[in-house]
Amino acid sequence: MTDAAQPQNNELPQDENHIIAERRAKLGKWRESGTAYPNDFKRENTAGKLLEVYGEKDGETLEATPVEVKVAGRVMLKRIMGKASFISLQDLSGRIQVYVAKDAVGEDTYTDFKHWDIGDIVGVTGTLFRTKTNELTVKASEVKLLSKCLRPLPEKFHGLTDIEQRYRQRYLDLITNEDSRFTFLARSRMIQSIRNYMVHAGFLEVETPMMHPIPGGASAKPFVTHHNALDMEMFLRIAPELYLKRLVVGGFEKVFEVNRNFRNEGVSPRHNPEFTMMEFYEAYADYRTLMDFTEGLLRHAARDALGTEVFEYQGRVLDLSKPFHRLTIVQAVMKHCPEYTEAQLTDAAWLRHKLREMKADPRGDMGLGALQLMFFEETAEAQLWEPTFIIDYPVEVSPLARKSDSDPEITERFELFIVGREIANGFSELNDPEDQAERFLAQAKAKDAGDEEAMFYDADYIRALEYGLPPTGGCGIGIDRLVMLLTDSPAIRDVILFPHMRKD
RNA sequence: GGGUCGGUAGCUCAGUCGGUAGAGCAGCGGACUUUUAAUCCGUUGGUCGAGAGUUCGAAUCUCUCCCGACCCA
Repeated sequence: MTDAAQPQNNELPQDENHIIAERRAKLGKWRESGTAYPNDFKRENTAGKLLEVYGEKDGETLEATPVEVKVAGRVMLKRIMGKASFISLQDLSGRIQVYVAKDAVGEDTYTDFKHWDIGDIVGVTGTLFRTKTNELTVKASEVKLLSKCLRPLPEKFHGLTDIEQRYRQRYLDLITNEDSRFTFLARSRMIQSIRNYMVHAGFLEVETPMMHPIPGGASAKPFVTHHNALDMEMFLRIAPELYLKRLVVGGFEKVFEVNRNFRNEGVSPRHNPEFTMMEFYEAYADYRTLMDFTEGLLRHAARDALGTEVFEYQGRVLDLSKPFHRLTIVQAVMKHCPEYTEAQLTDAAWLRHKLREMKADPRGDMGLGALQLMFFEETAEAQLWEPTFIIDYPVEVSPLARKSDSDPEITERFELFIVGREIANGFSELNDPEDQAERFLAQAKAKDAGDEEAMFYDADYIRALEYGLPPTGGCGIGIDRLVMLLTDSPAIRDVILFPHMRKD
């Protein structure tokens, strides 16, 4: 590591306290007595599986035909008594109680065991039985300390509630809070479900560059980095779109990619600088077929992650099983804000005036479509609780989408809103290279005029289109926001394992 | 960037009018062979986010800064 930009982080831990000192002393004794941190205990059972298989067996049955088990996990609770004790062991699958009696494990081991701490990782060999209160429990014949926990765990009853610490030390959150474990397990199941659905539908999973010489595929500020050997500026990708469409040009007719995008923006309950998108492209599809496909995909993901398509989000029912609504921008405003008339909503001057009243600050060069969209965002968007496709976006805000054959001012594009949030964005792709070149030029002009989020002119992408992109539909789905819905999480940080934080 | 709220023991939280810093859990010592947020007795532990100011005296009042949450842009 000779890089000058290497962060200096050689500080010794400064937060030792008497509890840690005590545990460190125990570790010292452990080292003296033999092999600390052994790796010869072979677990054969998990808590969840034992409870599943033997949860219904009564005490006599377990006694008549003893079940030998080997479990391992973290000590979460301990109830030490004179000559016999109980601990609760936690592994990924759940918790199981262990009964440790001096007579069974031997006096020396029992004396050591009494000084083990909550948080220690322990291996237990024994047989199953039922206690007086009928709890399935492992009666230990051997207990072995596998890994010492030097730092005290959060309080056993309340767990870790400090939201900042839960984000900064996610491992502690995961040890302590079952809700958090559920959220990330559900996230994993959901992504797996989406992959299965896509592969089953004949899509090919691909990986396109994360570092782009020209950032493209979305309107956003990129992170900039530098490639030393090539001595060139590079941008972390804001979207994979232009690369995926190059693959469709190349004959990969159905492709998808699940990966991170990076946008150089602030953090908020709904924004993290890096976030996960699933984008897919299908040759000979259009935005209408993609809407049908997306509906099916979301239902499938919900069923796999939660077991149901009907669930609650923040106290309100969300039903993905019903057909999703499809409305134009103007229709959506009129449906959710009936105080506005169609005459007003098709009057650019009226919209401009009203938006200024709302302190929305429309730019001078905005056309009717862009004004309508901005007005929609100010009024109706947040009210789209039920899944709703908003369709037919204006050309001026859709530089990569195909124009409608019936109205050259609009594109064949949709965005999907659920609980008032944008979840997906898709369109019939613009495959006319000359039209695309003009749109890029318009974007480049906007960039010159100061719009930092406007797109760059990507000459290689135009060249690719000149070889012929078949008529194609494409769509991007915000994975984090979808996980928020399925796990009833109010903030995107709750569904990202290690969200971005300032240095503390 | 602006506004509101918060940061006290390892964790969860109290802290009155400005007057020596508190509890529960965890830890340590003791009792206890069917407990389960075990119980009982005793006990250790604090840069009150950081710094400055006001004051005889600041966790408490004022200012600046740091970190976080929410709302707004």
